[in-house]
Amino acid sequence: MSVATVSKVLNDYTTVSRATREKVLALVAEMQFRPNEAARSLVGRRSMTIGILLTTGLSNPFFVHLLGGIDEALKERGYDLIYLAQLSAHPEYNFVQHCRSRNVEGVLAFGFQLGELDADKLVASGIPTLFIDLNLTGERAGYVSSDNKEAVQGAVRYLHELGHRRIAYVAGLPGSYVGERRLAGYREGMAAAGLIPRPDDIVVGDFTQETGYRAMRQLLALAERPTAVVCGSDKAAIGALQAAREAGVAVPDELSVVGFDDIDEARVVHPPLTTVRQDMPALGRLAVELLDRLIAEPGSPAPSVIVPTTLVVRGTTGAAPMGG
Amino acid sequence: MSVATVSKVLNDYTTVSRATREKVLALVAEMQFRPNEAARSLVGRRSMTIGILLTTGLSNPFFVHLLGGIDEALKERGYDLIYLAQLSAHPEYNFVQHCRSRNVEGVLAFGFQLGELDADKLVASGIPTLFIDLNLTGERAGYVSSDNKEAVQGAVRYLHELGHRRIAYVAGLPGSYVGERRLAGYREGMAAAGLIPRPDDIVVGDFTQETGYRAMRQLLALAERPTAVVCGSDKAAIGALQAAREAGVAVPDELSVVGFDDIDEARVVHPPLTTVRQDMPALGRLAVELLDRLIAEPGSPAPSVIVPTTLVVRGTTGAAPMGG
DNA sequence: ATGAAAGCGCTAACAG
DNA sequence: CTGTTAGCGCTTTCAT
Repeated sequence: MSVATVSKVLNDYTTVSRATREKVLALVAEMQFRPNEAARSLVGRRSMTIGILLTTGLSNPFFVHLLGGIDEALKERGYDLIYLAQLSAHPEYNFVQHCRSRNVEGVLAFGFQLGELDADKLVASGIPTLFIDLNLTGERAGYVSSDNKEAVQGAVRYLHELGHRRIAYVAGLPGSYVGERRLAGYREGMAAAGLIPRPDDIVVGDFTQETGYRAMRQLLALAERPTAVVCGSDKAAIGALQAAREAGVAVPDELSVVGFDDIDEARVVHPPLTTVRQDMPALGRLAVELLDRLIAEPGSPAPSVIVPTTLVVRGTTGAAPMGG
Repeated sequence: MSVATVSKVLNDYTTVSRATREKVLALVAEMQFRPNEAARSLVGRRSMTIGILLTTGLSNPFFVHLLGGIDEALKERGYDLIYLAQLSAHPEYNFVQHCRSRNVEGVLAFGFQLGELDADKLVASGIPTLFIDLNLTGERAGYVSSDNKEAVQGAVRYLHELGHRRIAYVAGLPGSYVGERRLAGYREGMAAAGLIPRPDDIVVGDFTQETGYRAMRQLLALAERPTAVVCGSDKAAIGALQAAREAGVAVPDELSVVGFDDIDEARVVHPPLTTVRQDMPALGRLAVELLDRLIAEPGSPAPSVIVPTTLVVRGTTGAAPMGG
C-alpha cells in the first residue's frame, strides 16, 4: 500500500477501489493516524487555518461570546483558529507577513476603528477577511454587524412610547463604526418621534463605565434634566446608574436608562438593566460562514450581513414621570 | 546567494560573515520576507505553536483575562496560539492526534476536572503540558494555580476577626480541583478559628449564580441563620446576594458575603462584593513561562507554582450583628 | 485502480 | 565562510 493511495483515500479521490478504501480507513483508525498539517500546507493544499486579529485587546466583555460562536463554526468546517495578535500592542508588527508565513486561509478581524490604516492594509493584502463590527468590504473582504442603528432607534421609540420626551444619549467612541451607527440610530429615532435633541443631551464617551458615569453627572447637572438616557454600551449604562444612585435619582421612577450589549453585568445591577441584546455567538458563526464562502469562492461578491437585535426590557425603564 | 545562507542568517548561525549577513537582512526587510512556518515545522525544527485546550467552554468569565496574560507571554517568546478545542463539545475528539498533526510544541490546559480521563491522556501523551487550576504533574506536565486554600482560609479569618462565629460556605463544583481546595480552605480556616461548622452550613453548588441563589435560600431557611457566608465563586456570591435581597436580609448589616474571583460583576452589584482576587493575567503569563521551560529543557522536573491571592474588601462584609 | 516520482520551502550535514 | 545536496510528509501528475 503506497503513501499515494492513502493520501487519495484521505482526500476523497474517487479513483480508489472500495476494498482498499475500507482497508486504509480501518488502518488509519487503528493507528490513530492523522496527516501532518505542515506537510499538507507546504505542498500547496489548504492550511485549514483561520487567523483572528484584534485591535481592542481581549478586554471587550463580549469577545468571549463571539469567540464561542466562531470556534463552534470553525470546528464544524475543520478549521483551526490561530490567534494572530492584538495590533494595538505592537504597532510595527506586520500581520500580513504573519498570515503568509502561517499560510492563513482567511482572517476574522474585530475591533478595528473606522478608517484605521491597518484595516485597509488587510483589505489590500487580498487575504480573505471578514470584519466584525466594521463595515469594510473589498475584493475579498466583507463584514457582519448587529443592526446598531435600528437597535438604538428602537430603544428611543420604546422610551417615546413610555411617554418620555427628553431623551438623552451617551455616545460611544466617536470614529468607531458601532459608535457612529448607534448615534445615528439615536438621531433618527428622535426625528421619527418628532423630538429634537438639545445639544446638551448628547454626551460623548468611549463605551467605558467611567465615561458613562461622567456623562450622567453632566446630564444631571443640567437645569432641566432628561427623563431618559440611552447609552451606547452596558458599561456606560452601569456607570450612569452609579451616578444616578449617588445623586439620589430614582431609577426608573425619575429616570429611565437603557444600555447596549446585554453583558453579564446587565443582569446583576440593581435594578437590572434594560438593554439591547446582541447575539454575539450568532454573529461569530455568521462571520465564519461568510468567510468560509469567501475562501471557497474566490470570485464571490463581498458579503455584508446585518443581524437584528432584541430589546430586553428589565428594571431600569418605566413611564416618564408626571410633569417631567 | 543561496537559500542555505539565508536560512543560516535567519537562524543565527555564527558561520556567516558579517557582510553577507547584513546584505541578507537588508533584503529580507525589503522583500518583507518571512519563512514559511509549515516548511520549517516540516523539516523537524520547531513549530512555534502552542495549543490551548479547554473543557469549560469559553463561558468562564475570567478566561479572557487568563488569555490576555497567555497571549502576551507567548508573543514575547515568538509562539503562536492555536485553539485546539473544547473537549466537552465532542467527546470522541482525539486531541492528542490533533496536537501531533499540528506539530504543537506544548499545550496549555484549562478547566479539567479532577481525575478526568482526558487529563491523564494528555499527561501520558508526553506532550509538554501546563495545567491551569488542576494539580496534575507528570514527566512533561506541570501546573499553576492560585492559592485557593489559603485564600478561603484568609476570608474565614477575616470574618472571624469581624466577630462572626457562624460562617457558612457555598461550595463550588465537587470534583473540581479549585472547588476542593477552596472547601479545604474553609474547613481549615474554621478549625484555625476554633469554630466547628455545622453540617447544614456547607451547601454544595457548582459555582453558578443559580446554585448560589438556591444555597442562600437554604441557609436563610435555617432555624438559626449564619451571619456570614463565603462562596466558592463570585457568580455564586451574586446569586446569594440576590436571595438575601429577596428575603429582606440586609447585607452587610445582618449578613456578610464573600465571593471568589473578582470578576467584573463583583464591582457593580450592590453593595459591591467583597471577594478574593485572582491575578489571572499573571497566572496566564506564568503558565506560558513554565511551559516554555518544559519544552526547552526536556529533562527538567515538573513545575508547579501556587500564586497568592488578595482579599478585596468592599461592601458586603461588616461586623457580626449584635446577639447574632 | 495503484504506485513511482517530483516537488512544496525549508534546514542540516557536508564539501569545497 | 559559502554552496550543494538530501529529505522532512504530504499531494499530484503520470505511468503502468
